Amino acid sequence: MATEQQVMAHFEATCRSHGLKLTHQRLEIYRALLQSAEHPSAESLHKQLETRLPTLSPDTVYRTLATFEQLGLVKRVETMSSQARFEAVIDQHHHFFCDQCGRLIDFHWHLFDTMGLPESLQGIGKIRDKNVVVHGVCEQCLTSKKNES
Amino acid sequence: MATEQQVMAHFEATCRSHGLKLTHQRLEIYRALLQSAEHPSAESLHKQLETRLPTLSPDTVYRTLATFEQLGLVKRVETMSSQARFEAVIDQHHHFFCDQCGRLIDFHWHLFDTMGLPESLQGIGKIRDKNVVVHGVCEQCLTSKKNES
DNA sequence: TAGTAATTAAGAATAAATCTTAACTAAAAA
DNA sequence: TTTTTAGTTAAGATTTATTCTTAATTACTA
Ligand SMILES: [Mn+2]
Ligand SMILES: [Mn+2]
Ligand SMILES: [Zn+2]
Ligand SMILES: [Zn+2]
Repeated sequence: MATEQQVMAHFEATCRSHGLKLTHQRLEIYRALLQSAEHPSAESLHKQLETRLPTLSPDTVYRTLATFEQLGLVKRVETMSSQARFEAVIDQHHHFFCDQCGRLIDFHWHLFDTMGLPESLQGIGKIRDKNVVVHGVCEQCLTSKKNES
Repeated sequence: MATEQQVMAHFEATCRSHGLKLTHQRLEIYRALLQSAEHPSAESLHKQLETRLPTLSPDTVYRTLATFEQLGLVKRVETMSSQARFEAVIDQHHHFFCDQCGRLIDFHWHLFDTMGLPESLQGIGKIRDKNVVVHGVCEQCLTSKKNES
């Protein structure tokens, strides 16, 4: 398990090796994403960082996330919500998506990760990775629903 | 395996039981989605149907798809593309997504479907369904790349 | 067939994301 | 350190996907 210092060092190395400058904005955006478990949208990241970087523009957040995505530092999580949501790439994991509140929760599934793919995928193309998305209603939504009665 | 007539009968019954009128537009949109394997966007569905229904508005396509989604007749496929993509709900299956051209290809995986979920999901909430998304480059994109050299 | 409530088309409005441009800044060069 | 310069930024305009508003039309009911 990598320490935050190691992850930040890898981040810096990746930026430098691609000729990207280590701007304050890039560092803060990446750090915020690293420390968040919420898979934030560009907008919510911007809102969060606004206090520390009062001049930060939404455009910079969008652009920076797209750059990080290309470098493989950040992943865009696929949801059917209109806003894209992001996470720092750390390890192989999967997502539980709450259809009620939109909360995204990570989970691990080693058995799945090490399992082979089905025959039905033969000849379909070159496979990069496989992920599970579980849909449902999260514990918090279930609890708050109960309390309404 | 249901015939198209049976599927259309179920569609009509579902609409009626929810007090929805069987408009020409609804029938055509549903039929087009049933017959397509491409997981079309609202826009491409509209383009396709425009010849048969020259006055069909994009809004009607969007609205109708949203209605069908609520009835469980149609599913929104989660991709990270900006446009939402849809499919008629027929059977349990999974998706291969080509990161190059955006093509979505269905595949079946019975072993996965019948497999239990990992412990790591315990207490996370109420689970509705689980799906696999495989990313990669489709056969056609691989072939056309080869031919470029 | 007439009545009526639901549905539609058209175009305006909104929301998310991207583009343009001029000013700025970090890192390399001197 | 200072200069240079390529890369980055903010601000606001623009684009793209989707949703809303409203008046007209349509499908079902009796
Ligand atoms: Mn995650
Ligand atoms: Mn499908
Ligand atoms: Zn929830
Ligand atoms: Zn492809």
